[in-house]
Amino acid sequence: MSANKLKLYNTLGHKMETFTPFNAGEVKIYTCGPTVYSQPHIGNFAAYIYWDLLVRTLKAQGYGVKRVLNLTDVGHLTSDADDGEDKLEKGARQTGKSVWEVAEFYIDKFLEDYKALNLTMPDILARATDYIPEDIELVDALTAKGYTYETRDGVYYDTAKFPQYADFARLDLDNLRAGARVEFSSEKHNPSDFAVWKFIQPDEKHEMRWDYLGRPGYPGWHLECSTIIHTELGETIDIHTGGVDHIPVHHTNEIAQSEAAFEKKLARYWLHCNHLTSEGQKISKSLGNGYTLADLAEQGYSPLDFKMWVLQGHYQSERDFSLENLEAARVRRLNWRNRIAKCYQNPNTIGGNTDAIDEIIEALNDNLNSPKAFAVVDAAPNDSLDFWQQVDHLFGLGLMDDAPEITPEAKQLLVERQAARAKKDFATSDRLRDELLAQNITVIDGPDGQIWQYAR
RNA sequence: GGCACUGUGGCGGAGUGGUCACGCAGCGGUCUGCAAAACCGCGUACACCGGUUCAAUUCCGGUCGGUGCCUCCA
Repeated sequence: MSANKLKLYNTLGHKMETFTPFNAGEVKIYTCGPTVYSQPHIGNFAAYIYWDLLVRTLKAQGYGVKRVLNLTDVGHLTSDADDGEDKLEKGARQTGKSVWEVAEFYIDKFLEDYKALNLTMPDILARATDYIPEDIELVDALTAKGYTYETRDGVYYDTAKFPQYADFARLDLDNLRAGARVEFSSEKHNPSDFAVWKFIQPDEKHEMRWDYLGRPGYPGWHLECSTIIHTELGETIDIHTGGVDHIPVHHTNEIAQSEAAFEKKLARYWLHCNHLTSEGQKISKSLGNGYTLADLAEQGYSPLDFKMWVLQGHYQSERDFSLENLEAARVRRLNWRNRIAKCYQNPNTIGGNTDAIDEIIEALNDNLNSPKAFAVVDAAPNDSLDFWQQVDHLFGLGLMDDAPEITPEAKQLLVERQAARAKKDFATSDRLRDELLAQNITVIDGPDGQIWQYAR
């Protein structure tokens, strides 16, 4: 295997680096997961598709992977101001369910889509609410080291006490202060300070609550990731992934919390994927303009068609989603499946086509260049089932999901059609062709007789 | 205002200092009883203006445009 050849763009340092795991044999990965208060849209899943590719690429080189994905089932505020409504609480109010039920419902929804996309399951799915005692320990540790201060509404992290705070995102803290949107109401010492623990005010409705410092409250917005990483993966993980939006605030704060408390580097490689726009517009939960996988299904596209579209682009580039582009991806994937269908019909296609596989892995090793890898697949000579099995293993596109071949009934129809054509009984052969089409099979007549292909 | 990213043929989308991406769509042809298929062939893309160079889409500078983040979001 081609170990130590993988190159990744590391946000930490803003440059391409050759990847080496801290402990050979086990790559520790943490992925920031969804807040489970609404139906996730295609933009959310694009990220998990890219990180799935990362995991598959690592495994293809023989690395063991230990991966944690968190599920944020503690509501975050809708805004930074004191009057923001908790998102989970809002979801509960709108549906008449408890916040716990809302979280449960959307976790199921998320996992359903996650599986439909053929995404590798993480080793640990960590629910934020399962780590409250550890959250409290972390806040205590920060307080003991003098990193926090208390205000009327919570315990805050004093970012001025962590001199490297601005480094990761190359923040310009002075201009952050001078910017247009710094209407911070609170008793915060610095605009960039953030809550590690929030107090619930007596008149405040908040179902999820835990006692700390003698009052009801709940963990701050960034705490869970630091806590879960430390609990499940230990100090200094190999790869931390997330969307670009996380760089300036969430990941910056995670680093500040973890590195201050544990005095160890949090993660060695930070990977960030870019965002999707949808038909020219930013997708945002607030704007509610994202397609869901169910929306795409209504238009006749499978989740894997969407995955195909995502992997046709590079994780770091901005992509604009449209149904027109999705159609191109759908057809490309159909063509791949039909190359497999041909393999089923030609017993001579055996062997692994190892040169092409090596080239594909080489492309993936180049910072997960899946578009380039796809071009190799398109151009690969000597199709074989072995080859396609390996391709499918690398991308998880469900290429081999169709029935291994076709049903005996369909085969029988093909035989009958062959016979009808031999007798020049074209009325019968055309009728049989229509019957096969109803079973998603297109029949094509060539010089060597007929072959079948998937119609869709 | 600050930070980061970005501008490639009809639509997407890689890549490179000097012959090829690739996919979808389109056009022509072959084959065919017919056919949505298959096969063969076809496009003188690299925002603009300078500079470096024998040579720039690729390097440097500037101009113009687009996007994201700075407020929960992948």
